Amino acid sequence: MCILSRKFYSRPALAVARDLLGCRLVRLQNGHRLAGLIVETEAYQGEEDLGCHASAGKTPRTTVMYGPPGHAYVYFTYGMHWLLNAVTDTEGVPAAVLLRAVLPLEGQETMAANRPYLARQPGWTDGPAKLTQALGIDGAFNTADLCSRENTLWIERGDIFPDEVVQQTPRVGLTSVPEPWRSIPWRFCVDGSSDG
DNA sequence: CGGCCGATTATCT
DNA sequence: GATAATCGGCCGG
Repeated sequence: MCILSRKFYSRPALAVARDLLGCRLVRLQNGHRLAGLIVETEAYQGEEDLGCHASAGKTPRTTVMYGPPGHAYVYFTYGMHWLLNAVTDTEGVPAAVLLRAVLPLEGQETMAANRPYLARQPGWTDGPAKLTQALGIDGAFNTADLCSRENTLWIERGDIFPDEVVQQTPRVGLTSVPEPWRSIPWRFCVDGSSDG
C-alpha cells in the first residue's frame, strides 16, 4: 500500500480527478479497515469555475480549498448529506475533486453497519453521499490531512484504468450553473463499473 | 434577519 | 420521472 503524496494532489483538479480512478479510498474506523475502489470523480477548478463553491470567493466554508493540497473538503448539503472532496492544485488556488462513487473492497460488514439502509444492494456506494455514509465520513473530517498516516482517512495508489474504459461527461447536479460550466466534461467515470 | 437554494437520496407514480 | 426530506451557506435588505 502506498498513500498518495502531497505531490500527487499538487496538480490541477482535472488531472487529479482522472488519476484518482482506480485508487483506493481508505478509512480506519474502530480498528476496522474500510476501503473502496474509486470509480467516479468530478473536478472543480478555481473561482472562474462557476460550478465550484469557491466561485463565491473565500468564505469560512471554502477556505480549505484555498489551502495546501492533499486535505479533505467535506461539506453538508441538502440538509442531510456530507460530500467528500480532495483539495488539489497549489496553495492559493481553490480546487478540489469530488469523490462520487466507489466499489466496496474491504470492511464491507462495517460499511453495511454504517449504512444499514439498502446495504449490500446493487449500487449501495455509487453516490457521493452514499460513499461518505458507508465509510463513516462526516464534517469532522473537513480540513483533515489525507497525506498523513496519523489520520484515519487517506487514498492509496491503485491500478490505473486505461483510457478506453474511462468516460468523460458533464458534472452532475449543477442545475442552475451557467454555461459553459454546466456542460464542461469534468466528470470522470469508469465504464461499466457497478457492484450489481 | 428572511429567503432561496443546493456537487443528493429514497420513494412513489 | 417527479418529489419530499431537511438545514447551513450565502445574499439582499
